[in-house]
Amino acid sequence: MKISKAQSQANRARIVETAAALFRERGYDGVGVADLMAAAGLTHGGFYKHFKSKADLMVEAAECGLARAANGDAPLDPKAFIAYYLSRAHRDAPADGCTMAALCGDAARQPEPVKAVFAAGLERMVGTAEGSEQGAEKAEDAGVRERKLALIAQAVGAVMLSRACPDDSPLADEILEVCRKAALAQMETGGA
Amino acid sequence: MKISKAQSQANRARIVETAAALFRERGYDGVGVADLMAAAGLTHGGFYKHFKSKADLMVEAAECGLARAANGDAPLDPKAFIAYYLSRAHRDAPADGCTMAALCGDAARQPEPVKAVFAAGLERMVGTAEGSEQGAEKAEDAGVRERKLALIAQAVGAVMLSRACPDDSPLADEILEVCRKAALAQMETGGA
DNA sequence: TGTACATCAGTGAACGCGCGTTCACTGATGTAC
DNA sequence: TGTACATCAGTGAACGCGCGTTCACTGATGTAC
Repeated sequence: MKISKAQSQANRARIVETAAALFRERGYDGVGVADLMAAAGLTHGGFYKHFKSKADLMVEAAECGLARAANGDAPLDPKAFIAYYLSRAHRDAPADGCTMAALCGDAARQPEPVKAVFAAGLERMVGTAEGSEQGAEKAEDAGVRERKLALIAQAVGAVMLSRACPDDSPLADEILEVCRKAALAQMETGGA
Repeated sequence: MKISKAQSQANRARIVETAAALFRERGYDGVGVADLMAAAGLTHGGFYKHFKSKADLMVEAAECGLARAANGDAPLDPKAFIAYYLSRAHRDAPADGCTMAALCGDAARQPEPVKAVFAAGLERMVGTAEGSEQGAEKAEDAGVRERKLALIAQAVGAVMLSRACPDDSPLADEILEVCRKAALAQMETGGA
């Protein structure tokens, strides 16, 4: 049963999005092609009409996952972002959360194309004001960039450590709280 | 060919240590029982004379890996520890490095016993001066504990993000440098 | 606007492979006498 | 101290299973006339 071109494109997009969410939840090795296609409402055989291999899909899913910001979509202000990112809600729902925090451990052992996507995604997260290229603000921008990188490392580390603790562990919550406090305090003094 | 009791115990210990290093390098799913036993100089069949299952070994290997500090063994001073932890040498040799940074992404998807070992390992890393229980220093200790937790989150996050970048990525080195600088600067003001 | 046909997204059985695990067997160890 | 024997760590073939991938087939789509 052939499907309309539009339907096929929609299916492909759904496969990539479903994969991105499942990978965030269970890791690259934790999701099989059959699992994934079933979750997208299809059968496994059709997978190879859209992708050369699972490895290829992983690259596309990483792009898809890192394209959307770690929050839903809405560009929150920095403080609200921190409050969300270092929340229990975010920690407990990796499928809907930040791809960097969910998969950077796995990414380290993936082939170069996947790692390249992660590096590009991280660069986008830093979002160093590309608009202001006047040179006058360069020195200042460098400081902002450094602060943002350090903040991201801390936030990603905190979420990952918190997720590595048992479900009811007080330490898991403590890490988030401490880092949320530190990040907000640092933003007071350091500026956005 | 039966082996002496001492030899058998030595073999068991070697399996656990080899597993800890291989898991750090390739992740839990990246190391098979046969791989592991071969790396330890044995054949795969004997594995089950020592362990009930691979999952059981994972718990023991995590204990083994998190027992030794992230550095070799020597208790370096805090600054030297940061300099090592956030170095390219550490990033590029996960097998010899910190188990927390190498496997906390995997640990998040493992059964509770593994996660419990990671939480205990993290608690040990914080190493909040358990000796001083006089109550007078309690308030001060709380501040130290918070600073240490935040520092660990940042260091673990930095190493993981750096490892997720392609091999020659300037960003990978930048993350380490920025976080090393930030950590040392914070230690100046915050105290140990 | 209708008809005939090539296309190709999706299906589901089948493939080879590597995994975790089991098992009958071996033979030096360590014990009982 | 010697001899006889049970133990059990280690071996390597074999197991079932799930994985990524392939393939012959289907039938609505979209095109050519």
